[in-house]
Formats: sequence, C-alpha cells, structure tokens
Amino acid sequence: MTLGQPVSGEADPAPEGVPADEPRTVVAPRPRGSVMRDVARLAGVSHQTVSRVLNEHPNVRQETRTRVLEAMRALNYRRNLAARTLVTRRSGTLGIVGYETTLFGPASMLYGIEDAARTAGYFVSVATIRTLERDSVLQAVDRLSQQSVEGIVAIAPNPAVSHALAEVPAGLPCVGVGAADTHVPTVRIDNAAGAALATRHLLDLGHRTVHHVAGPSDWPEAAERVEGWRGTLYAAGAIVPPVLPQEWTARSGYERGRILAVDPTVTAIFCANDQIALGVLRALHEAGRRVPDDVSVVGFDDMPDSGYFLPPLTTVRQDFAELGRRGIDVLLAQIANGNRDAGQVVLAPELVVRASTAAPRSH
Amino acid sequence: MTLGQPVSGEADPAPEGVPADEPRTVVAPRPRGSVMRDVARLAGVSHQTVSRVLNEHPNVRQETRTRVLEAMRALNYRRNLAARTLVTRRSGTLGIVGYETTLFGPASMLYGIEDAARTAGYFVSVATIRTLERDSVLQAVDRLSQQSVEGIVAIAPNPAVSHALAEVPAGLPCVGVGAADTHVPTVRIDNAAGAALATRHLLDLGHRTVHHVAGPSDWPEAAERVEGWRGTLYAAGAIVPPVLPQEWTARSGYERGRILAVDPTVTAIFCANDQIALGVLRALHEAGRRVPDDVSVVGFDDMPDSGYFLPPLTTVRQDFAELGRRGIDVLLAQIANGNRDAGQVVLAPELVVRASTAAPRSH
DNA sequence: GACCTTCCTGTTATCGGTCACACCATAGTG
DNA sequence: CACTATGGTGTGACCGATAACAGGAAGGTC
Repeated sequence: MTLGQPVSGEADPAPEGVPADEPRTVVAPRPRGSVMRDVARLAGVSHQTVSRVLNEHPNVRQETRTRVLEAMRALNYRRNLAARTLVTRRSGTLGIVGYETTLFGPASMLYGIEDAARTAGYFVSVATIRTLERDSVLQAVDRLSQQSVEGIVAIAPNPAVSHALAEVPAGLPCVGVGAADTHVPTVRIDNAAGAALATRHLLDLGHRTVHHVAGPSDWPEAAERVEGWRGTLYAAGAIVPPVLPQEWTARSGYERGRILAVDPTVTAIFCANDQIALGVLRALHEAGRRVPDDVSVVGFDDMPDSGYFLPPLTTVRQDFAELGRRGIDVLLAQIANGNRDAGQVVLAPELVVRASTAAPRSH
Repeated sequence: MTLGQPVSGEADPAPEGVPADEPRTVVAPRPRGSVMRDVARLAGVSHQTVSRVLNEHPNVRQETRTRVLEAMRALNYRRNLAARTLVTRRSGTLGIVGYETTLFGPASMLYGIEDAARTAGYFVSVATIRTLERDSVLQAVDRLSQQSVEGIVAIAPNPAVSHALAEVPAGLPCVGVGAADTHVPTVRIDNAAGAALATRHLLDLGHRTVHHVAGPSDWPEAAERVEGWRGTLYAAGAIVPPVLPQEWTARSGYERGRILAVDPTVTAIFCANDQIALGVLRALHEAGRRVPDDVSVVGFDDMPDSGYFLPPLTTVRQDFAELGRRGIDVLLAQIANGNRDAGQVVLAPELVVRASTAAPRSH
C-alpha cells in the first residue's frame, strides 16, 4: 500500500526557494483502481480468462466464470474503457452535435437520443455549437472524432452541419434528426405534412387564407414548414401572404404578431412553433383581437405547456423522444453495415386541436 | 497504402454454410488514420518529438516544430485520445448527471456546463437518469466513471444523487449545480433569497399573505424556495398557508390554481417556477379572476417566454448559464487541488417585475 | 582543456486491455 | 489405437500515446 506516501516524490524535489502554492498545472494522476491482472491473480486464472468472462465468451467453464465474477466484485473492478478502445478501435461512444439545446425541441431530442443510446449500450458525448458557422461546426465534429465516437447524431442537420459531417474522413456513420438533408441520412417528422395539416385545418374551418410566422431561415425544419403551408394554400387556390422568417422565440412571435394584429384581413395564423405562437397570442390580446373568435392560431411542436396557454393552443405534435430513438436505430444500423445509405425515416405528425382555432365570424 | 485491401481477412475465413446476413454483432473495425509514428517519419524525427510538439513542450527547436506541424497537417493527423488517456490517466472528459433535462432550467444548465467545459478544453459526456432511485443514479455515475471522467457535475443534486457521488471510490471531484447539498460542493443561486424576494415584493405591494405553489418535494430547489417563502411570511407575521408539492409543469400549476382560484382570500400567489405560474394564470383566467387586478402571480426562473405570458410574468431570474460556468470553475479547482472542499458558491437571484403583480384592490 | 549547464533529441518501458495463437485435456470417429 | 474435433486455458504481441532516462551538441566557467 502506498497510502500516505507522496506520489513520485523522488524524481523532482521541490525547489526550496519557490513558493509552493503557485498555481501550476501539474495535476496529480488519478489514483488507480484494480485492473484485470489483479482480478486474474485473485481468481487464480490468466488475465485473458478474465477478459473472456467480461466479454461473455462462451468457452469458459461455469465454475471459472463465477470465480472470476466474485473476484471482480471483491476488488470492485471496472474495465478501463480507454485501453479497450485503444485496441478495439471501438469506443462505445456516440457523439451528438447540438445547436440551441435550450429550446424545448432540441432538448427533447437530446434526451431521447441519450436514452436510446444508453439502452443500446452506448455512451454519449455532446458537442454543442454556438453558431452555424462552418468553423464552429467543423470544430465540434473534430472534437467528437478525436474521442473516437462510433457515430454522430446531428440535432440541427442544417447544411453547414451536414457538410462538415460529409467531410469527416473515416466515413463516420451519422444521422440527422429533425429535418431532411441531402448529405446525411435523416430521421424526422414530415414537417411539410404537419404544416399542411395545420393549414388545411384552418382552411377547412372556413378561413379564406392562412398567414404564417416562420422560423429562422437557416433551420431546415422552418423551411419545410413554410413549404407545406405554401403548398397547401396554393393547392386550395388561396392567396399566399408573404412570410418573414423569425427566431424560434416568443419575442419574435410577439413582434411579428403586432403587425399581423392590426391587419383586419388576418383571421388565421399558423406559427412555426409553439413559442412563436405564444408571442402571437399576446400581440393579438394586446390589440384587442380575441382568439379564436377574431383570429385562429395554430402552433407546432406541442410542448407540454401549450395546453395551458390562453387559450389552449391548437398545434402540431411531434414526438421528439421517438425521433431520438429512431435516430439511434438508424445510426446503429449504419455502424453494423458500414455504409451510410440507411435512407430516410419519416414520422407522421399529428394535429392536436384545442381552443385556439375556430371558424371565422361570419358577417 | 492499404487501400482496397481487406482488413485482416485471413485469420477467420467466414464459415461457408452459415447464412451471411445473420445479424451478428461483429463490426468492422474503424479504418485507421495516421498515427504519431507516421507523422514522425514524414517529419524525419522521433515520435517523442512529435509528442513534444503536440504538448507544447518548450524544448523543441522552432524549425523542428514547424516541420512536425506541417507533417501533421499533411497527414491530417489527430491524436488518439484513448491512448493518451490510458497512459496519463486523464481523459480530458467531464461527466454530467442530468435529470429531466427537457425542462428549461436543467437544459440551460447543461448548455452552460458544456460551454464552459469546452472553453476549458474538456469534453463532456452525459448520463441522464429517468428516476431518482438509488440504482438508477449509481448506474449513471458508474457509466461515467467507466469513461474515466475527471469530474462529475450533478444537475439535480438531490440526496440520491449526491449520496451516490459520495460513494464513488476514487474520490472523484464533483459538484452539484442548482441547489445546496451537504455531501458535495455546490454552485447555486440562493433559492431561499429568491423566494424571499418574491414574497417580500408581494407583501410590500400590500397583500396580507402569499400563497405558494411548490415544486416536487424531491428537488432541493423546491424545498429551498418553500423555506424562503415561509421564512419571509413568518418574519412579517403573516399567516402561512399550507403548501402542496406539485410537479414543475403547467398542468400541475393549473390543477393547483383551480383550487386557489375559488378561494376569495387568495390575492397573491408565488409559484416555484414559471411553468407552474403559466398553469396558475390559466386557472385564474378561467375562474374569472383577473391578473393582476384580483390576484398577483410571481414565478421563478425567468424563462425566455415568461415575458410573453398573459400578462407578462413577474418572476425571479436565475442565470443558468453562469451557474454552469461557475460549476465548471469549482470542478476544475477540485481537479487541480485534489480535494473536494471547494466550498459553496452562491449567486444572487434577481427579481424581474412585469405586469402580473400589483397592489390588492382596496375595498 | 576539463567540467558543468542547458537545449534538443532519441530509445525504451509502460498504461490496461484484446487478439492471435499455442497448448492440453477430453471426446468422438474410423 | 491413431487421428481429428472441440472446449477450456495461458502466453506474448500489440494498440498509440506519454514518462523516464540517456546522450550529443553548444556554450559558459574555472
């Protein structure tokens, strides 16, 4: 036992005159636990046999196995992942590239992904990016690939991200979650169909046309929703009002909502997400236009709070957790096959009708 | 160049009779990039010199250094973290134990922590837990320690989590973020002070007393806020209404709010977070009690949406990003010192007064 | 000139696992 | 009985980095 003995004290005797508390970056090495050899010794077998037990190799006698397992428990052994990774080239870790993960959607996907990865026996390493600049994204991907991640999930598969992914040398498996992308396989809900659902719902209620408060133009989710909304209006022969991309925030919705609120021809508004809808609701309220009597509002996402807005929000639900799970499925399939062509998985969104939509008042 | 050549194909010829598409877990090893020796050879130096350049050792001639750097660029070299971790016992990775990370607060802390860790040159591995059961927590901590994380940040430092942390053998540095805890150093805002701020504000406006809709009892944040609220009422000689712990959701707030709404003596409600407040607002609205004319409402957190509730919510702001940063600071200090006694860091919360509070109507 | 520093560089061991292979039983086959 | 499979186990090499140490060249001091 080396208890109480200074760690490697001989080699470099502290210079006497120098203040000892100077904040040097010399860090004491982490104390070492027991390793495979220790377990082997205690169990009276070779280290290779311990390895076999650990990896559930069939050719180990039952009695030997239990003896090894007992030794492992006695020594509180845990395998050193770094050593294993070094030799197998498989880290058992998946990387996540996240963007704006404080938003409800991304945060939920992150959660779903982590959950699914854990279930599949993988660790999860996260690299968030602050901006969608090329360098920022490349850096994040680089950080993850340094860690020998076996695959990467991009939560915001926008062009910058997937382009960086395509550049990853080793043909790293990857998947985009949330929106379509041409460079990487993706798992997403059908944003266009969701937008169409919302627009259709409003048209069916009798509204002449539907205004749209869009999300940021650099999010493909936002673009797809614009597309679905526009297409539906077009197919119905309704006029297509201009869109002005906004952020995903209530503030954005409020600002855009104030403009829409003073326009008496506006009777139905489809918002790119629920937070935007929240802002729009407030703007309408302040302008004295009642929802849904004067104006109908639909959101997108169905965050847990949406049912408690004033009034409760009609919205398009997407199952973020399921999205995460399916994303991991696709990634694992790629890892198993070695190729990237795992295709596209598209989940159907669902319209949740609450109290924020109604037929327009007939004059 | 080994391009096109099968990787170690000789050793284990595929058994002829077995269907080839059986889903076995045999995975092709990741193709290998260039390693230190390759760089060394190209630069005409030893691998150790490459290592010196990489680690910014001072004793390398300028010319040698540039030659090595060029070789690294030419070969697109990146250091193998697993090998480095194996020998140094330092993984450069911090672990995060997260709970309910889809909530705005936890998600924001996660983000702040990741950001700060990256800035400090650390990677981040996440282990979320679904329940606060002892086993679930232990498992998460175990997963992280398997990865040789150098420290752990607990986002929900509730007793179960910190207890598990205390059991980590190697004296792993750790820190709890968000609430006080007796087992681990913590970084938090002063939840009690924040609650006091809110309560005081309502009392100062002239309310006789303040009702409270609390968070879940197994979150120390919730308990601390109850404490601050209760203490302030007590000091002011106001009566202390009973509390019923709820979840952090709007739904919870709504349910509790419906009960409070029918009680005419209720004129001021302090909610444990903004989402609860949202539910309370709706319940009051439905009951025909106007905010702030009939009832004042205060939240906690200041999520981005709170300013767009109807009416805009008076709330207690906590700076989650700063919390994350400071958490990493404390953790890094522990890693540098080797001991766990990095004390408590307490940040001051701030009251943000908006339109949901006013003096009670005088009869 | 002998000697000691200081700067720069290379050689070898090592971290803790897995892989390839050798080995020894025992059992089955002709 | 010789010969081959097969189950169970041990031995040594190896993954790719860093640590420890050795040693050569250049410069300074006596």
